[in-house]
Amino acid sequence: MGTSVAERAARVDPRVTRTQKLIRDALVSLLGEKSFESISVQDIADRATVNRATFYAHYTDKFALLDALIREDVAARLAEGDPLQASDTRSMLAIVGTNIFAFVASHRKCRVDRDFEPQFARTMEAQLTDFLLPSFGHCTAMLISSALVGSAMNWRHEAPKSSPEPIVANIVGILVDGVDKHRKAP
Amino acid sequence: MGTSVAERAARVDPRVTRTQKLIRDALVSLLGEKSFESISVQDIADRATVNRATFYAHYTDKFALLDALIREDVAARLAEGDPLQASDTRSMLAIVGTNIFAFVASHRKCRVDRDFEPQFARTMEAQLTDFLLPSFGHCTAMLISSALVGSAMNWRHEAPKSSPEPIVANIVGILVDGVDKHRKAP
DNA sequence: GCGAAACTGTCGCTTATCCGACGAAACGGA
DNA sequence: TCCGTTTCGTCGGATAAGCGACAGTTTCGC
Repeated sequence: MGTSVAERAARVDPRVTRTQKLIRDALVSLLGEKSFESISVQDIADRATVNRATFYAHYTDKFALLDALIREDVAARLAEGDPLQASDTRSMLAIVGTNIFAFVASHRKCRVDRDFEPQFARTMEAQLTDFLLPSFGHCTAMLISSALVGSAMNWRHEAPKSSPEPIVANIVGILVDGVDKHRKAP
Repeated sequence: MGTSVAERAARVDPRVTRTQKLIRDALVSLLGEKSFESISVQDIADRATVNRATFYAHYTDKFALLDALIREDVAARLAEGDPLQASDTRSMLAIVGTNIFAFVASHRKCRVDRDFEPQFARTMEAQLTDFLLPSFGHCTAMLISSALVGSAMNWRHEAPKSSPEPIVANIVGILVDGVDKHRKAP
């Protein structure tokens, strides 16, 4: 029996898979050397051994590429430790928070950059919100995402060498118990 | 001004370069896991993320691929240390011999194999002979190649963990001084 | 300011790769 | 031996990638 129409449509040309991987790896490689701002599409195409026109066949510009890159990487990282299977909310958020901080830490080498950092944070936050939607309402998921990503980005700038555990534990505590329990004594 | 006919002919399509590298890397990778004999063209194509038909567009069969692979690798290795610039024959052959033994050592992980070993030795010897042709007559170059490759392959099987230096020095001594000086006392 | 150089998107045409299929050959177990 | 399976080498048609060129924009040294 031959392949069905659905199967034929679902399967992607291996050339496409390979080219996209080459382009993504190229950007990752370049981000280890230069700031995102200073990287041109030509740079990426050269590093990927791919024609510049081919780049545009896959991504509208370098920002779209960065977006896809971060989105996939953070999604993969979020799945680690099976946080959605955690017994209670506190341990689930602890795992998620640890993953976010670990993800941020793994991009420490990326130059601070006018374009990079905002997109990095925004995309990470959006992905985290999506990830939390099965467990929380939309508003709650956004709040949690903002809190975690915000503190992670702050940690990246302020004290990236300090241990993330106490910060994560603190944030999770506030989120779970409510701000009232964490209010300063009068 | 546009590119000349010669330039146009000389420059190869980047896809060709990339595909050939993928295929070669795939074989190297597979040789670290299986014997050459047990590796099919399909295996190589899969590992290289390349279609099987594409493989045949570049190499007539897996033996031709292995041949090209060894030829290039050994040629690169032979150039190390600039042996052709050495002041005297003895030091030149010492460098060449060391390179050959190092090359053999770097392929220790390759499984012993009915097909692999003979081709490995033959191709290595042919390349070495070519390499020596500017410095020696054809017959002499072949003799040196046979001696070095033969002892290297023997070393590979007998005592691959022992140091190659004394063996190389010994072979070179015999080649340079002549067998007479190395004849056993009556 | 000004001109050179680099970058950006986009286009039509060429070419290498992908795919499915084919018969032939090699191999191995019943 | 015979038959099922795998591999081989090759083919024609479909498609993604390469190429050079183009006008428009930004960048940067003078």
